[in-house]
Amino acid sequence: MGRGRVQLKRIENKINRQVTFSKRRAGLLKKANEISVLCDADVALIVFSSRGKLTEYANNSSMKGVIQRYERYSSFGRESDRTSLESKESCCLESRKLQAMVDDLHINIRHMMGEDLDTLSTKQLEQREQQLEGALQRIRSRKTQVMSDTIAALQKELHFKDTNMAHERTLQRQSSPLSLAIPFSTTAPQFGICQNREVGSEDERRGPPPGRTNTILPHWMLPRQQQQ
Amino acid sequence: MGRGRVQLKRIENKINRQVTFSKRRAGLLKKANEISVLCDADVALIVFSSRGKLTEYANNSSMKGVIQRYERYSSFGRESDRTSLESKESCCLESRKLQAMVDDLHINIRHMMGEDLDTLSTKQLEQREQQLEGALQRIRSRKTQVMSDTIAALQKELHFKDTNMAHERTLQRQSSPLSLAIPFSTTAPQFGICQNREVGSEDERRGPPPGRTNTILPHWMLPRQQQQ
DNA sequence: AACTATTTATAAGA
DNA sequence: TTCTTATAAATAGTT
Repeated sequence: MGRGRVQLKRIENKINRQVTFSKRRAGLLKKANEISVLCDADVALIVFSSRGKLTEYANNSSMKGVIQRYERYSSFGRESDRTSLESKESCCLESRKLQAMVDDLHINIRHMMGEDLDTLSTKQLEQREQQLEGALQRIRSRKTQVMSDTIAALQKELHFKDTNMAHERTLQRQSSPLSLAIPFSTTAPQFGICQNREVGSEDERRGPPPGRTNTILPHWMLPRQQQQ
Repeated sequence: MGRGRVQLKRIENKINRQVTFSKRRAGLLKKANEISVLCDADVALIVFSSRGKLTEYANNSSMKGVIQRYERYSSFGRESDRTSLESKESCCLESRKLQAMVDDLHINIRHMMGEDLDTLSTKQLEQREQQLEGALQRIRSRKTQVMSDTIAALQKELHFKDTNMAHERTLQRQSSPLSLAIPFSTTAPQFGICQNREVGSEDERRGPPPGRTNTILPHWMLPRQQQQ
């Protein structure tokens, strides 16, 4: 990006190299910051110049935090013990990674719940605030949607029943002894438990609410304790 | 670089965010490599996607090496103990449990973020709403607290400095040749978060703190699923 | 995953 | 260094 193509090899001219380094370092930092903001990524960047000067970048989480997270995830020890990585061992590593993940998730959830806020900076608090505002907005919007659907479904069912009863009455009046009313099995959509289920047969769109996606956090999600 | 300018803020559309992340990550890695080759720099880059997937880059010296060098330079106390190795037998079972746990946490966080709401009932939505309202309240309260504290601390420091300077002036006026200014150690509470820091002594003070930081989203909104 | 219209980054020059 | 400018690269939006 500049006047002339650049070959991917060390710049021999020392001055040039230094200048290019400064410029590119600035660009690199900018881009690191951009990806972290735009894509919600956690980024840490360490640059030592050829003269040994250190520049670092880390978004929200401090450099220390990212490095620790990195160390837990990458399950170092690859160099130290290359003693027959059996299935058991890799499971162990897997476990550690997962445990790290679970820990991070716990922390995240607690922060999102507005708890354990002691360690957060003003900026981080602000970010959480905005995050929650967005979430709240989406949830309210969805709630309105679901309730509207429910209302529509109820009205439809009501109307159906009316028609049906009228029909029944007509049949009875016409001396037909066996009343073959259409059996109405559909229970009215239960407000609060199940969402809109269409009465008619045609468009059944969603399955029943999964019992697994529980309403509020399961007991084990909140506290530090693990269930065995 | 693309059709239309891009604002430095979290990309709300998750598909877009994911795509942009992939593209930019590639770009960032490329640039990290380029600067290390062209300018003979030592670079380490750690990127966690919002889903928690780790990508790393380190030139010749391994990541471990760069991190160690970094730690020597910045000298932050390292107490990372890699102890507590569990017994290997139960690890596989443990892994599966943990994976389930992680999955549940993912779902919960996504719900809490106001995403993937399709399967939730009105009641569940209502509960989430209340949950978020509470969280928001606590976070706002804490934010106010932190900001108040910061203000108080700053005022205190300012006052101290004033006193100190006044004292100095008095001493000087009194012809006392040695001015024993009180060394000031009180650091004001850090408002922002870790940003670029330069440790070396030479040139280059460039690298303005990126104006915005990222909106920390729970890192891993989706279980499974990786993009290449 | 490819394709472009554009925006950015930056190599050179001043 | 810093600014300017011509050009190479990166990439946002689209297909």
